Amino acid sequence: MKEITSQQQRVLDCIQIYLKKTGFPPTRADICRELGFKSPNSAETHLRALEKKGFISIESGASRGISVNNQNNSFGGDEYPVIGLVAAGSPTLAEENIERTINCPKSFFESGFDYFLKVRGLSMKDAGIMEDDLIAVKKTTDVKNGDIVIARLDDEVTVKFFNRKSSNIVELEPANEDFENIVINLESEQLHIEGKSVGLLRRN
Amino acid sequence: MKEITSQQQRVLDCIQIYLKKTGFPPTRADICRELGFKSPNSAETHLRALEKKGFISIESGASRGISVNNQNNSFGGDEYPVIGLVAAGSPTLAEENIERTINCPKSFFESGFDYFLKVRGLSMKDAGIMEDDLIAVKKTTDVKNGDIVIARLDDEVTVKFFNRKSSNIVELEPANEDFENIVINLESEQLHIEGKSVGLLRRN
DNA sequence: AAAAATACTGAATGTATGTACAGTATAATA
DNA sequence: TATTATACTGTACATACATTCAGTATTTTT
Repeated sequence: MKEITSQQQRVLDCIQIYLKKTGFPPTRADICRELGFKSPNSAETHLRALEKKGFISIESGASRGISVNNQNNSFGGDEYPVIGLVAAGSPTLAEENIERTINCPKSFFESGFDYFLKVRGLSMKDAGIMEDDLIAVKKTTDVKNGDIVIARLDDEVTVKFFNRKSSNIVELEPANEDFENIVINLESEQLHIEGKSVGLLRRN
Repeated sequence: MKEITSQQQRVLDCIQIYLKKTGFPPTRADICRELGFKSPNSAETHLRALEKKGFISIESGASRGISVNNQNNSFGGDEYPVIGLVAAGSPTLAEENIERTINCPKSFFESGFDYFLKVRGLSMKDAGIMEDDLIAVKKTTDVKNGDIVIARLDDEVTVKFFNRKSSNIVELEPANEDFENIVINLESEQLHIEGKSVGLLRRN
């Protein structure tokens, strides 16, 4: 890929901004309007130069037939951290807890989400959540009974069903008969809701 | 957002696949070519319906002026079909079996995969596979004992553990004590392995 | 010093494309 | 039962657009 000139960079930026704004590429006239050129041929020659240098491809004859040659498609998709073992006392999203990141579209899980949590143990197995599964977590404290929540109790992070019994009593319920409910009295114990599960990802 | 019809869904999918492939939206004629319509007005009316229902926006007068209204501009990934109910006797990937598509990166599941299969029933619940989960399926006949396979028996598609007992006997084992093993004698019965599970996606 | 690339204006042209109009037919809705 | 939405074919046409040709001027490369 050869060197790009500053004017060609302007044209390339213009194309990408236009694409993001409208969802389709600009015409020669559009580029002229955006960049103040007075002849469509100004855009044309820049496009041909960009094509020659490999930055874009042009479908001959097709209107708006410009596509940007972005091999590293960091557009749209985002990098989401995978949280593994959470060190006691450290904030969940602290860097040392991030095992790696996964690139996936923003709204891959319907309500949007913030990170993946790697599941340890089988306390939620009857809800189809197995060891090493990745739970898509949306950071929120707005949880309803029956939601699968990511909760923090004494620096211990746990995944359970949420069940508010009364204004002061919350039960965290596993989905595995070998485990017992955790009953929390909010007056005497700290319960911090990190978020709730909005999806699950498993890779064999 | 109102209900979408199956034909309108086909058109919407066509637009997104075209976008992914070329980088710009299709013309009416392109859509006709892809879907077998013979009049550009067929595409036009579908586009207007999709616009009315809010799935797309159309820039009046602009060629290829279609933009898809899903908030996530998930460029870079691929569109993977979601296979729901498989009609008896029809090939799994036949168009009428495609419920919709999901955009996700190619290498989202490590060994690559070909489509998502929507799970019916709870026969694999102890393996953490619940109803309506989406199994990432890689088309292959190269399966080992213990693999979770997608198998076809008498036009019925099923997901089970694979276990070859001998050269002629294969057992398909559920992960749910309420279900029983399926024993197949390859000499007298047809067993077609569609592929194997390489991952799982669940959306709450 | 000549050639090639860059950076434009301006006009012209063929065609790619959106879009309206005229039909036909079936299913869903009021 | 009338009406609207869906699902098409087919023709036609104005215009949106790509693209070529003709210039001018500056900078970079050979």
